[in-house]
Amino acid sequence: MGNEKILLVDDEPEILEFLGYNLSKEGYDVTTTTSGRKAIEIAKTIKPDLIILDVMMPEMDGIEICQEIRETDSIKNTLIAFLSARGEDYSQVAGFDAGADDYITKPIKPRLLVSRVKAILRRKSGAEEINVNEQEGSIKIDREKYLVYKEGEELTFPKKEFELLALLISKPRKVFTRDVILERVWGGGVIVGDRTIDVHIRKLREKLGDDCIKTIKGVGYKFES
Amino acid sequence: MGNEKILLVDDEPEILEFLGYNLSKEGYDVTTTTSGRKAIEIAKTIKPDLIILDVMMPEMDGIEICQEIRETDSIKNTLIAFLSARGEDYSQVAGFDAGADDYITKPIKPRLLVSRVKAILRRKSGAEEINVNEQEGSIKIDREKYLVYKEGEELTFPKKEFELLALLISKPRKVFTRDVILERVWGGGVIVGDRTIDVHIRKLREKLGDDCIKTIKGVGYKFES
DNA sequence: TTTCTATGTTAAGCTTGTGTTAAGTCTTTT
DNA sequence: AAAAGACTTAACACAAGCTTAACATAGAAA
Repeated sequence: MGNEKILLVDDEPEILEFLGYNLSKEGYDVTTTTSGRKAIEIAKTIKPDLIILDVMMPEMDGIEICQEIRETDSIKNTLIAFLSARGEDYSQVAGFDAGADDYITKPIKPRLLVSRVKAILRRKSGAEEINVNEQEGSIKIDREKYLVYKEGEELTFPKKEFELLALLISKPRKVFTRDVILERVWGGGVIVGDRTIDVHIRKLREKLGDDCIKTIKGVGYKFES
Repeated sequence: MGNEKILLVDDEPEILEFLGYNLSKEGYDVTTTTSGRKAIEIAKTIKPDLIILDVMMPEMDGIEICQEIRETDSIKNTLIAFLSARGEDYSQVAGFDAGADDYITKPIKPRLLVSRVKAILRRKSGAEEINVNEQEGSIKIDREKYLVYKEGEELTFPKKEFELLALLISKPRKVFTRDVILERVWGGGVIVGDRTIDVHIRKLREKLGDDCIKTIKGVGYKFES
């Protein structure tokens, strides 16, 4: 998987360039557009991780775009941050009501912008993905150190086992289907045999105890503490 | 379950009172303290959903508190928002680096504050809220966890039974014909015998009580709470 | 009432998904 | 190059869950 993708939407090209420059420098994949209407089409195509919208734009403003994105299935969960001139408190409220995830005020300082973007993206991965150490029960993981803790004891897991456990533990009790597991742990186009997942599940159970991963036949697996 | 809990930390009692008043009015459970050091102890005790920290405080400032929270297992995933006077951009950067989830600038306008807090909390619960339990009566289902709740008790159902129940419960009191059930639960081209649906209905009745699914002879079945 | 039909009930059989083990391939380390 | 570790595959076992068959019952129609 490539870098995280950011779509910038603002009617002023200089601002696009300024923001774009600073974000690409940080390794993000940046796409820009000056047209609010096009923004939605582009978003549907490139599926960005984050969309940064200027609130004030001619034709279609950020709030309208935001609302439309929130109503478009394929991209409704994309993170959205607004840009606005300082003091436009009215639009800030409206923005959050429209479903914004964050709010950035102009004038923009590069370091601040980058910190903020990182924070926003970190939230996303926190919510729905594998992130740093996750709580729950006596089994914990620390993604940074790549360690699994079982009742305080530190264990080192091979990559696939770790990623699989991390995925399951990222949302305890949620059922993950084999499809999803394959996609998230093995990655998109990989083709592996039927038993591959089972075998890894088995190894996890061997190490963590049989009760911590439950099978829902015909559906998938879930982690339980 | 109770309301969402917010812990406010600021050295100025007037601000605590002002924020506390506005947030309790919205139905949040608010706890306040003027001591940064105490804040962490309190957080460990009450496990708030969100902690709002003033950046500038004597003794122990918001950033230090934030760092310590992020290093304390039992509360490390708590949402944290910072309060700061406008223009303290340095601390804003430092705040995000320390692991803040949001940043609120003074002076604070009540409506804005509330919008913002809602947005922060929505993020957290966002993912869980989406398809959590579908409503109705003492029997609920949670598709994500693949669980059925009967008077609070958690039950695990086999796939077909679950899907059948989910279908019926998706529109309580609506009658679903056998044709529709076959198509929605078994899928298009599948051919199964006459008694298959009955048997599954029977199993549901066995587990949930006879009264919850009603037969309309010659028509179909419906769920009633 | 009798008859007919749709559904209820039960248990047995079959199917398919998953568990399990071990061996094989690929990778990394030394 | 050898050794160790990680991942995948193959083969078989097993059982939960699904379906079926056979018979029972109830309600509607004749």
